[in-house]
Amino acid sequence: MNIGEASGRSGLPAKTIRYYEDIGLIRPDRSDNGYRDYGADDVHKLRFLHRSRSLGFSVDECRQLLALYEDKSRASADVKEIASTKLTEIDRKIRELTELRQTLEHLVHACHGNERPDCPILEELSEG
Amino acid sequence: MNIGEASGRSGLPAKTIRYYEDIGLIRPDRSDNGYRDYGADDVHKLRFLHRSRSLGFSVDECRQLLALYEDKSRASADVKEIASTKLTEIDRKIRELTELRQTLEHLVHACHGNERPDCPILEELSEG
DNA sequence: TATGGACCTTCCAGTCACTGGAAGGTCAAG
DNA sequence: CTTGACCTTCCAGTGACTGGAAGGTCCATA
Repeated sequence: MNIGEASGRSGLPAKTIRYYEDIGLIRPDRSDNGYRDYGADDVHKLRFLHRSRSLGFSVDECRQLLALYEDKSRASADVKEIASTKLTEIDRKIRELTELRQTLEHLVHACHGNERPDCPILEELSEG
Repeated sequence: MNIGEASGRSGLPAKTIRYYEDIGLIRPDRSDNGYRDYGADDVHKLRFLHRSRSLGFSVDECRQLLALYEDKSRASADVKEIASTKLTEIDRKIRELTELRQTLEHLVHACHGNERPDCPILEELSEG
């Protein structure tokens, strides 16, 4: 199938699929006319990539996961380690965002939000 | 003062300070030898930028906040609106990350993490 | 006075993961 | 035979820096 259909079936934009080829994540066949020609297994990989990217894995982590996915003798522990590391990162991000949220909410509540120029948000930003 | 001291006092790397000048956020004087020359007010602005960036505002939002900060006749409502919008965005990010965390934690718990190749994480990634 | 090292300058390139757009080739329908 | 949808490659831009090369300046010490 052409890239348009592969895009439709995988949920990834055609541009992104070409980019994934550029960086060596997939290698589709070519038809006689030069068009990329995707098989069911390619679409499978693209869906795998789509899903793992949307779960917050970097492209490089996706590359590792894909390699493990294709390695029939992999140990599940290898996969679990990547996922666990990512989980820790996500936890840290959530913590950071939550702190940030509290600070910002405090500031927003402290500000009258009226026509007068005195603004605790700016004061805090300039001193904090 | 030279950029090194401005960096030390503001907490921003010298490289970043030069970059902020490139994109027009600050305009320090120049000494006779061509070195950038920062005054107390410059450092003040740099600290303002540092703080607002670390609170999750984009550089462009920082530009707006800085303009409001310097406009003595601003309305605090203008500032509050920017901050409130940012708060909403942060809430959305936290929600998304939390969902992602749940999915990933589920997967990590489902995986035995042993020497055998069967791995629920990969299965989910390939089908989900 | 020389020299070493810390500091400063500019400019170019790279990061990450795409995304947009131009210029042009291919294919199927009307 | 033309139209329009699709495909190709290549180049450039995004955001917010960061790294590094090549070279100028300043100050303390030998």
